Formats: sequence, C-alpha cells, structure tokens
Amino acid sequence: MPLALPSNPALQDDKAQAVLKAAASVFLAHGFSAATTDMIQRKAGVSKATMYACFPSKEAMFAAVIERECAVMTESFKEAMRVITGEIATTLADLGMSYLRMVLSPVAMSLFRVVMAETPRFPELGRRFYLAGPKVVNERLAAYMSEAARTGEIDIQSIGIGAAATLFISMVRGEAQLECLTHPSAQPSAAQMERWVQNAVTTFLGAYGVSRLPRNQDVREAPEN
Amino acid sequence: MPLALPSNPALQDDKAQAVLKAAASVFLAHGFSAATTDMIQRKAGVSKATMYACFPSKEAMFAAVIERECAVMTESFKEAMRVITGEIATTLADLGMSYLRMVLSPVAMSLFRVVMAETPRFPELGRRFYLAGPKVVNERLAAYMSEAARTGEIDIQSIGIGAAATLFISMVRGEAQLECLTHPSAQPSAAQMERWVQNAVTTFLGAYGVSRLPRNQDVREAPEN
DNA sequence: CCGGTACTAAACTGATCGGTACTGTATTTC
DNA sequence: GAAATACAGTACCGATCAGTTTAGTACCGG
Repeated sequence: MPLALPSNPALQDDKAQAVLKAAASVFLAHGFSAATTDMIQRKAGVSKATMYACFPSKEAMFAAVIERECAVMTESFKEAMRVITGEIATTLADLGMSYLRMVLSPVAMSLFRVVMAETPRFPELGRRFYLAGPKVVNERLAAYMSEAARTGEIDIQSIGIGAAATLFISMVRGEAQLECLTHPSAQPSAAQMERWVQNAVTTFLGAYGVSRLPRNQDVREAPEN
Repeated sequence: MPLALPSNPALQDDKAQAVLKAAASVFLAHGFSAATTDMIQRKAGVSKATMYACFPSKEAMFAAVIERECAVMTESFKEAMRVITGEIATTLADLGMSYLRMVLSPVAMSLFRVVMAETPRFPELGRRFYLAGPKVVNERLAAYMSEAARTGEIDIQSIGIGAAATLFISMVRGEAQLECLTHPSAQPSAAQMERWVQNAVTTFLGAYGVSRLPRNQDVREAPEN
C-alpha cells in the first residue's frame, strides 16, 4: 500500500511543475469556476492522486497559478520598462510600446480577465495582481520621470511624479486594453498600437514637456480609436 | 400559500421581469459559471418551471441580463455625459466626475468583471458592452470637444477629436478603475475621485487648452495615486 | 530478493448541476 | 360550473463536479 501522501510538497518537482503549468493554461483559458480538475489532470498527464499530492485543492492550485503568473508578469514588466537613454519623446514612445505589447499579450489579457472576475471571491488575489503589475510599472516610470524632471526635459511639479506616471500609463493603456478586452478575436495591428502610444506621448509632452524645439514637431493624424 | 395574482393576460411578463431581475443580481454577483439556476429561481420567488418558461436556458438568461444591463448603462451614461454649458475646465471636471461615479458604481464594476470574464466564450457580449458603454461616452465627449474646439477653448487639431476624447476618458478612468477592480473592499473617497478627475483635466488642458489667462491657475498638489 | 517510493488508471462518494416531469391548486374564461 | 390557464412545489434525471480510495506497476537502494 502506498503510504497516504503526507503534506510533502517536495514530491517530484517535475510533476508539480507539470501540474502547475497545466493548471495555468486551463485556469487562464476558462476561469476558476468553469475549469475542472479533470482538464488539468489530463493536460498535465498525471493521475488525480498525483495532482492532489501536489496541491491540496482546486483553490490552492488556482492561487498558485495566479501567484506564479504575477511573478512572471513582474519580471516581464521590469524588463519592458527598462530605460534606454535618449530623447524623452523617443524614450516615452519606446516604454509605451513595450508596455502595451506586454499588456495586450494573450497571457496578460487572460490573466487580467481571470483576476478581475475572481477578485470579489479571492480579494488578496486582486491586491497581488496590482502589486505585481501596475505598481511595478508606475514605480519604474516614475523613476524615469523623476530623472527627466531633474534634467529639465519635463516639468511635472504641478501634479507630482506619481500622478504623472499613472496618467501617462493610463493614456497608453486605456482605449487599447478596453478594445482588446471587448474584441478578443481581432488583435490590434502594430500601426494601431503605435498610434495609441504616440497619442499618449504627444499629449503628455504637450502638457508637461519643456519645449526646446518649436512645438508640434509631431504628429501624423490619429483616427478615431 | 401563493398570494393573489393581478389578473392580467400578461402574467408571464410580470414573472419574466422578476426572473430577469433576480438573474441580474445573481449573475453580477457570481459570474456565469458560479451562478446557479436555483439561486435565481429562489431569489425570483418563482418555480423552476416558470423560470424555464420565461427563458429556455441558463445561457439565454445570461444573455438577457447582460443585454438589459448594457441598455441601462447606456442611458445612465447618456445622462452622465450631458453637458451643462460653462467654462471648459469646470465642464470637463463635471463630466469626469459624473463619468467616474458611474464607472465605479457597484453595478458597473460587477458588469465589467462579468463581461470581461465571459467575453472569450460569448464574444458578441463584449462587443455589445463596448457599444453600450465606452462608445457612447466617447461620442458624447467628442461632440462636446468638437464644440469647444469650434469656440476656441481647446485646440485638438493635432490629434483629432476622437482621440482627444478617448485620451481624456482614459486618464479619468485609468488608475481609478484599476485600483477599484483590484481592491473591491475599499471604495474610493470623494476627495480621491476629485483628485483623479482634476489630474486628468489639468493634463488635458495643459496639452490642448488655449490659455486666455496666464497658464497654471490650477492646481492643488496631487498625491501619488 | 525485498520493501519502500512514486506513480497510473480507474472505481467510487456525495454533492450539485441544468433541465424535465408530475402533482396540486388558485384564478380566469367561457 | 367545467375547462383552461398559470402557477408553486417537488421529485426526479443524467451528467458532472471535487476529492478519496483502491489496486496495480515500475523503479529504487540495500
């Protein structure tokens, strides 16, 4: 008789990883309630007993999945928000594009959907998401803007660094994310993404940029959405 | 004992409304998968047979609920985005506050969560939501901005009316909605909401406002979030 | 060779799901 | 007053759920 599986998390790490990976794909595709442990077990290629040896319950699997995806997201955002020194208009555009690519990626979209849906029932999950994603991005961007303010490229004294960062990010993400969330089949073109980012940069620098060159070196025309 | 029924040939319509209302509260609270028809039936105070006489299936109930909530939302937004003539800074702040109050209301938040979660499985639902909410708001705001541009209060030729409207709305909504979605327990204070709106107005007019008065008549200082 | 370990496959438990069918009853219509 | 209508209440159906248990297998170190 196989001994009755004590709470030994160090089973085969191999199997636990397979379960976690399978659980991630199932939960991100279907959400918590619509996902079934059978789907996870089947996709992981392990037996039910093994799965329940790795995680004590469906909820625990879900929590582990979200935790892991948040951690991955944090790293991706840190990478995406790494500043390459240059003119501020270019830098903001680059940061905006990196950010938008991340936010609109299939994994990030699915994670967003699932977390938003399940936050009322798993509140700590929403907080975790906020800290892993938006918080990190805001901090990185605020750090850059602080430097840009110091060198005189922008003047954001009137609203503060933190607010300036969130406003810029909100403009970059706003319409883009909303449209993609509500139209899941069609993903946006590169040109569309550049338009979204460029509009945000133009507006932000229009409000807070310190113009050394004559204003309005921008912009191609920007269609409705 | 069943109470006396109002003797109408349209009894069914009466019950159907009760079912729809109950279904709305259950679906908005739990999402599609976690909601059960028993919860709806119980809350509506009707029998299962009656419920299934009104709607052929759980999916149909869900679709009807979302459809109705979207219709209600449209009317609310149209009301919220009605312009009362005044100075542009004041008008934008008023519109922003009305909009934000709507967006952050419990019903709108729940609807947003549910629609975002279920759009991959019911794609037409996401489109419906977009048309009923964001689209309407953008149109209303764009109409106002068009007028403001005509009277010379703003100059948005460089990006276009539609883009200007979505950027302003994105700034108003961005951080506010994200924080409320991820922190469902604590609803924001009026002061916090005013700060969000004021930052958006300041930034927008900083970029596109035509200053007749010396610039920077604004702003109280704006804390981080 | 043994005994423990790490599993698989599948049967099983009790609960719950969406949906149907049946029974009984109050009201309306003719 | 009889038939029809519109319901409540509830038992029921097959399916499916999360999670447990059982039986058996392949591999390991000693």
